[in-house]
Amino acid sequence: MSFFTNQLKVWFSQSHRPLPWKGEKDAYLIWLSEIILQQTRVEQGLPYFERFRERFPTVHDLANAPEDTIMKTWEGLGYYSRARNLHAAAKYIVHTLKGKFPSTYEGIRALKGVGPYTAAAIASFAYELPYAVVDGNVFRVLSRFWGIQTPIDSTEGKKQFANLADRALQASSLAPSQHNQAMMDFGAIHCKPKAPLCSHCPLNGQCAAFQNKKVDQLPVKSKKIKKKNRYFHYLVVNAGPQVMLRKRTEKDIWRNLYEFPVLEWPEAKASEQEIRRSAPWEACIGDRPARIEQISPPQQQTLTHQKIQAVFWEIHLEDEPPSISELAPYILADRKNLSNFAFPKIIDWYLGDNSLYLKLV
DNA sequence: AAGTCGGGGGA
DNA sequence: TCCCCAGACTT
Repeated sequence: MSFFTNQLKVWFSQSHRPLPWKGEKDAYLIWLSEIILQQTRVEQGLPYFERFRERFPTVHDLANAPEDTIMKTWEGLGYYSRARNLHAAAKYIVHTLKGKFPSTYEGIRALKGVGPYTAAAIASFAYELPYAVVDGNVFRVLSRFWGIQTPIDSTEGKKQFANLADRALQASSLAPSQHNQAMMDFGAIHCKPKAPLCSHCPLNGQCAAFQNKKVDQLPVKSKKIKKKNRYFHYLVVNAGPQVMLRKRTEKDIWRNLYEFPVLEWPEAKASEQEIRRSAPWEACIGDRPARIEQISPPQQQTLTHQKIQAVFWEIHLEDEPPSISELAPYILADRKNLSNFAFPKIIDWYLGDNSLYLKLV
């Protein structure tokens, strides 16, 4: 264990990557960065971190903001439950904890959206508490160096790697924050998933995977994911300067984001008749005279567990639109205000590609 | 224990 | 295409 920690320390002293939250001691900002970086590459999350820090400098700013504003700031980053949980936790900190960020592992772990990894990261970075982080990088480094083939996504594996990570932290002469940073930086920069830099690795002398030529086989993951196909037919209902929208409130993808009235259909192909007879058409248009035109081709978006194909139908009402009250849960939004709504990527693609922001009827 | 939740980047 | 990314929550 001491060979591992000592070599890691040497490597870290000359190779760590500079990031804006390194050395940060404001627990709020550390928490913010860790939530943003869950399952997200540093390069992808960085601009979001800067944006959030600017718009919400303190936990009070975040707690007091409308959720739609937070969702809009999060737009495009994915895994939107992180944003919802971030808001809920901010309100909890302000209203229940009187604005004081929790300073124990258990207290931090109790925040919505904070699991074992994030709690350990905040506890060590903000308070130098001795909790070892175990993220994707750490799984990889540990499984390779010790040649552990237990699947990292199994209950047994999580326990085993957590124990190993704790022992490494105990053995390290670095402070908890520095040791944790070193483990993750080493995994990200040197012990990479593909094409790791084994030939000049300071750990290769005792790395089980390297000695046995099994670097490319570790770590082991057991679960496989199946993707479902889904077909969305979006009704882009234009009523003068306004367009119809809805908020996705159901328990499904993109919860609390906005989209056009949608018909989910068994296939990407649908006739104009089928669109005109659909439930969203009935709710948004009814018997009113309307022109309809399909935008081609269908747009694709791949999520973790499903592949979405979206067809956009542009619809123009000849007369007055339905009143707001009979339209609920749909809403009418001015086109010039569309930039205030948070949309899934596929809707954003349509808005950008078709310049709906700029179209003036 | 298994399923669900985004989006982007690299090979 | 497939895999992975400073994972967590729900069922």
